[in-house]
Amino acid sequence: MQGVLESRGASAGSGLTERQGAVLEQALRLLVDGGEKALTTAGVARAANCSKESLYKWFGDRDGLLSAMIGYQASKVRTLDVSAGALDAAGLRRHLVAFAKDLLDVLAGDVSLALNRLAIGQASREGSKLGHMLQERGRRQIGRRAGALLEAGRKARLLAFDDAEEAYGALYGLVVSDWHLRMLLGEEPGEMKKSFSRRAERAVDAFLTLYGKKE
Amino acid sequence: MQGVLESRGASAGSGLTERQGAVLEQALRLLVDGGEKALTTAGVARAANCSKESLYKWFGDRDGLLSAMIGYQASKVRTLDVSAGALDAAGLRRHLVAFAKDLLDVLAGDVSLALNRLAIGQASREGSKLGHMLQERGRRQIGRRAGALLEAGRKARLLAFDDAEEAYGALYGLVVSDWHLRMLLGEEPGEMKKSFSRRAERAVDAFLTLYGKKE
DNA sequence: TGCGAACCGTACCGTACGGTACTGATGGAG
DNA sequence: CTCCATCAGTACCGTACGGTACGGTTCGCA
Repeated sequence: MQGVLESRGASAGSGLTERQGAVLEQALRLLVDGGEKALTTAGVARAANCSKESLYKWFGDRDGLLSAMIGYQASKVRTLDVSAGALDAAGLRRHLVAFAKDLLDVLAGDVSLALNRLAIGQASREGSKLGHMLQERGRRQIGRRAGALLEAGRKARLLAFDDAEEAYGALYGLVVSDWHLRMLLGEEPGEMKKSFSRRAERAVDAFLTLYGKKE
Repeated sequence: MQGVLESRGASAGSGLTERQGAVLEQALRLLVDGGEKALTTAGVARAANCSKESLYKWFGDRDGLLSAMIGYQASKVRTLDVSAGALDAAGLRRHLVAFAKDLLDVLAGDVSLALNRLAIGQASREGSKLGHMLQERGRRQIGRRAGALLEAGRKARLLAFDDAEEAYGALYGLVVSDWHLRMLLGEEPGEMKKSFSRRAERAVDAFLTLYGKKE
């Protein structure tokens, strides 16, 4: 059905053709630049040089387009796994700091902020799966990387915790605090980004004070 | 101008009459129930039994209405100050736990979530002061209470920290972690609320491990 | 009793959006 | 060459919203 060569490339098995991916790229661009209000079907069609009819054929609905945008963006972000080699204390700290810095960078990204704003705006009315999708594809993903890292630290007798979820929650809170919310509310991230490194190190130090094994 | 008896009552000196406050109450109700999409001028007028013309006369604009809603809600929430009496370790912990629990309760409240969603949704386009207002009236307010509490703890030689802002950030992160974002994204707070007490105590214990003075 | 201000209810207007239908062009398959 | 599917571009429709204008009513005040 519908042609033999679909030339699906960057879609990561999402069932999307290259063309559709390019359209989603333009839609994300529009969303980042102008917010949800700028994300109209006519606008997407114009920006992507496609017809509205094709949009509805491919994504069925405006909500379908939004879901596809989240899925597409999530498929592009791949969480690199921690090298499972033997860890010493300095190596664990280095890995934790790298994780914290990556976390802050991801949360401060244009696309991440725009998609989170979109999902939060849609979260009021019932039946909107956007929030759930973002939660599942975003937090769970990065949570897995953190979980693996923490587990490796425990295996190496460098960390001590009973509930991995609680330890991860503490790490997340120490790293992020209320910065994510402030950026979502529109605070300019320009000045903040420069302090991410120092912030990540401080947070990891505090985390290790809480959960690091005292020799 | 406009009548001698304005009968301003619950407006806390915001220059609002009782009638206007009641209208804002209904507007908040609409926002909580149906999200921003349900917050139409006609809907507010119908719910509050007033005319659209009056709405525009009082608030000038739809954005003016939104700003007035935030200001009105902020004027209702008064942060009770900590009793400045002498603190012992147990008292400090009790105060911190109470603060943490209040913080979680406030963040999980219907109106708070709805207003945060509204401000975040408007944060994309430039010139929207809603995010700034919410930040100023919300976080700054509760941050002052926390700051006073931390300062009292330091005065009593129960806490040790150099940067009060950093200590407050750690406390906030340990208490809230990513729960606020999850609730903003639509996760049902029903199941979470029951664990707030335990969560607050755990977070305060961790905070005291980090910043409590070791005798 | 008459005046005037405020206000409710509603009708109205322009616009913009979601979604659909139609036309014409392209390009591959038989 | 012909047929057929896909798609771009555009016109179109119904609806809903922000904002304005108007008639009717209440109520304080002289």
